[in-house]
Amino acid sequence: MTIANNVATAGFRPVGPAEINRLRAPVQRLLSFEGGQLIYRQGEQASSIYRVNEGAVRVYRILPDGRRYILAFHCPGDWFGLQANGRHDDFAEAICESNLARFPVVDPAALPVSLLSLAMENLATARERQLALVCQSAIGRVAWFVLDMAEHFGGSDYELFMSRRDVADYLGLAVESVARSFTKLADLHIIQMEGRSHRLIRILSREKLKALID
Amino acid sequence: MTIANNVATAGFRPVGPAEINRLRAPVQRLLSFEGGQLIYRQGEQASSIYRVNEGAVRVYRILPDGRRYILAFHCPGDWFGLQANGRHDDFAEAICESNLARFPVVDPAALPVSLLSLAMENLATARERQLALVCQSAIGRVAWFVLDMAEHFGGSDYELFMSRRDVADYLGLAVESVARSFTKLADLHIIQMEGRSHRLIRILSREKLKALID
DNA sequence: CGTTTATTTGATATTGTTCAAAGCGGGTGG
DNA sequence: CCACCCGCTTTGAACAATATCAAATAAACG
Repeated sequence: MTIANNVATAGFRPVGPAEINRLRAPVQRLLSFEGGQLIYRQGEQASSIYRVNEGAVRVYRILPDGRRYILAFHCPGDWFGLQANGRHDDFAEAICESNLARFPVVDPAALPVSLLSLAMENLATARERQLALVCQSAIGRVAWFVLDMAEHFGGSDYELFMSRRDVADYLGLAVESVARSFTKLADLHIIQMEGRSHRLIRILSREKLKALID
Repeated sequence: MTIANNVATAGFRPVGPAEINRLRAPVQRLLSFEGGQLIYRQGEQASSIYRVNEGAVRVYRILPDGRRYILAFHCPGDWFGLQANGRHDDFAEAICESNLARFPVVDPAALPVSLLSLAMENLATARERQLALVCQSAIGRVAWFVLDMAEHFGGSDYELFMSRRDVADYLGLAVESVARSFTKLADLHIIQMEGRSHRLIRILSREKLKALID
């Protein structure tokens, strides 16, 4: 049994019959956003967490010099918006038309997820990313990104919902370096690119991709 | 009230009088380590969390190509070792002679810290670091590091307990680049370096340091 | 006093950024 | 239906930054 499971079961108090109705009550609120629309902004009160039902979301910060840094992309099924200090320290924005469910966290026991396992998953992915970004060359980062997105979509054949600029701001590279790396991967017959803005990706060799991510 | 506090109070079940004794029982175990000694290794069962009482700890991974990447340094008061999946995916090692307290997590309610706030703190620091590392030049990273350590020690005048190589593996730079950046900071009269291996750091201008971190 | 280890410095090669401009598609309006 | 425009991506060339390799310096230790 994992630590997260322990807490999820042992940490929450037993539910009395009187509470059942409250727990069944619709605590979540369904929301729709257009592409580019802001979901929350830095400094706002953070009293809810969100689950992506449809679409995609980017979470980012704006650095003092104006550069944007993308902390995470979120696809259907993902949760985001959990904040330690009661205030968001980042922005969240719909990338394309998206449907979300918002859950207030005033009563964590009523949430359909364990906040602890959520925080720990986030931590684990943040660390994976650190490794990928800090220790890798440009082409290594892009290779990591292509594989990471493949895991997200569960296939070797998918459409990127974000622009090259988004990818660049996510990987800490210049747009041109991202484009060059994609082109190189294609030249090496490791991936194929097609369609609108070359956003249809087909992985030809997972092994070669992994080999690039020492 | 922050989200973390909500959960810490609302998430854990009320403590009956019968449980008081068990909660007071010495669940922690005191441990001593010499400098360089391994605390746990990747793949080991992760059934405890640790608090640093004295000394310092580095948590790291070994990449397939043999490089080492340091995920975090921990000083007295810090907690580490919390793992999502029940197995450590990293190594922990005492940097110098260190005393730790180990707490089994089988019963999270008996721990003196909330696992959730722990996980969320870790997440927040991991993100800060991502920003610092991905978006910064070499000297910016070192400036960030110098400030970060100052916060840890609560002063402008402290001794680094780790080698330049440790710093390099932490910041994702070559040792030489780290040394050059330190030298540059000293040449610019932003810091002073003294003593054994130039590990005594005195910050002369916090403002100039911050200015280097865009 | 030699030996070892950590840090620093120098010269060179590699890598990524920057600036500029060229393709490429998709829409739009005539 | 076609010409044009616009956003995004890609390519090229010059430049800047960092890694790498090699060696010098310095401090610590027996």
